[in-house]
Amino acid sequence: MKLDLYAELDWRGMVYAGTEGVREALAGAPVTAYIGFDPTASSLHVGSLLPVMALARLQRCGHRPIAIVGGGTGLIGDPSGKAQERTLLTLEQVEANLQGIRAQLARFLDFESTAAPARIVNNADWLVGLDLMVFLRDIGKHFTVNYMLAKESVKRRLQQDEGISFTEFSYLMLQAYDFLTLFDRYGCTLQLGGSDQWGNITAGCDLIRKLRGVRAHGLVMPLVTTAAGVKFGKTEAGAVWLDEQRTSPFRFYQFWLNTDDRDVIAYLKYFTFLGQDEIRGLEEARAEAPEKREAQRTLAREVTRLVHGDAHVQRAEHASSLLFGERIAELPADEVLAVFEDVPSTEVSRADLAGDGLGVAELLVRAALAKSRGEATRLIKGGGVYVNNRRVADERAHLGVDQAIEGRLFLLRKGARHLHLVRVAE
RNA sequence: GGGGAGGUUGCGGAGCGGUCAAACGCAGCAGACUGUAAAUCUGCCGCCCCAGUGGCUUCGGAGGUUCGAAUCCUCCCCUCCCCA
Repeated sequence: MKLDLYAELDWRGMVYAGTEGVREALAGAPVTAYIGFDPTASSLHVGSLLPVMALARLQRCGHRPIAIVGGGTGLIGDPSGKAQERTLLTLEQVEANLQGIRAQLARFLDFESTAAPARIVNNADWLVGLDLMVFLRDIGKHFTVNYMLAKESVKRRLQQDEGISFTEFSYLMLQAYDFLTLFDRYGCTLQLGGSDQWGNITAGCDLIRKLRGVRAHGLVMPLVTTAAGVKFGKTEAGAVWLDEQRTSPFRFYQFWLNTDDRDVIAYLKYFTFLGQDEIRGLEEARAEAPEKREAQRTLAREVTRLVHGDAHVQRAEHASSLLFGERIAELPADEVLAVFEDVPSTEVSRADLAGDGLGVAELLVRAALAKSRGEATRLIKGGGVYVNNRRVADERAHLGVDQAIEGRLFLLRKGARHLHLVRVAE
């Protein structure tokens, strides 16, 4: 049986606004819908996870999802939500990034399904060869400058000193043209996006109505917020990526585990496929025993599984359970290595550890846990450094081979959750 | 082409001849309290070391004036706004 997509998105809090009649449109025959993804990096980050999940849910409800990677528009830059003019990408960069994103989307979308296969398209296919005269005549004619100036994204930029370039100003028309093209090629009648995309999306709906006489729809999702007021998906190390080369599965898992109590239920709805009953159960668990953080654990497990798979979940959970115990020094080195496989590591030579040994401060710098020796020293003085889970009391402490786990390994930790493995090379 | 504003340590933003490694806010890091949460409080937040009323390199770039320059002068580079 087919699930009602609108209802599904609605109870999950994923509907911020929609054009009139979207709900009815989704209740009828399967529709083809699309979302655009930013090609500025070769990996998606958790900030893109909400739209990704929207496409996945869409497909599960029997509709046809299209992910459009903005190879063409990526050359331009969307002014929405951006205070400053963006740097432009080259065609080659965009192409490389596109390949990475394509692979990640494949974890969420079924491209093989015969009933409702997902699709990935690159709008560079139709935008790059676009003839300016033809575009201005056929498309530009349907936009008044007044209409474009009235768009929020443009208005904001006009009020600022730097202004907005004609290039970015044109973005709206291009995105509308994308929608029109997808309508023509695949019968796509719905566009989803973040709430900042509203103006661009409705422009596309208007264009399709004018040129094809068909009513297309738009549905936008809320901005993911954090209760603490920090930008979602950012940590001290920068963005949290889906690519395990950029953000290890262990850190990825930890990112979700550290979710604020006030956000965790909303995130479970956004980012997992758990149903209403399960989530309600977790909500009660959180209310009764917040210190157990069962909701956070579930969230971390589910999202990590979706992105990295079961094996990584188990490793991350095991590593997390060992994170704070002093027993770690008693474990076999091989086990520690296996558990913390994802953690960044550095090698030191036996010679470094000979004699007086290697200074902990020096090691912190080599492991990039501190930027300078001065900073490392301050950290140790402040009690923020641990070797094999024991706090280092003396900022001049040195390590010798005899203190390494089985003579092969140190686990260096800064604060609660910055881990680094130090391997002793033969 | 003309006129104006401006480039300061991640960001914002003070400073306008010594007391400036440079106020303040934000962000960040660590500690305490906790539940790997929040809030709060404390410390740190250019680099080096033998850690000190220590050394070194910074305020778009290059020169210069001066005992002394982020602060004054000259030239150059860059950004933004307005007019043409």
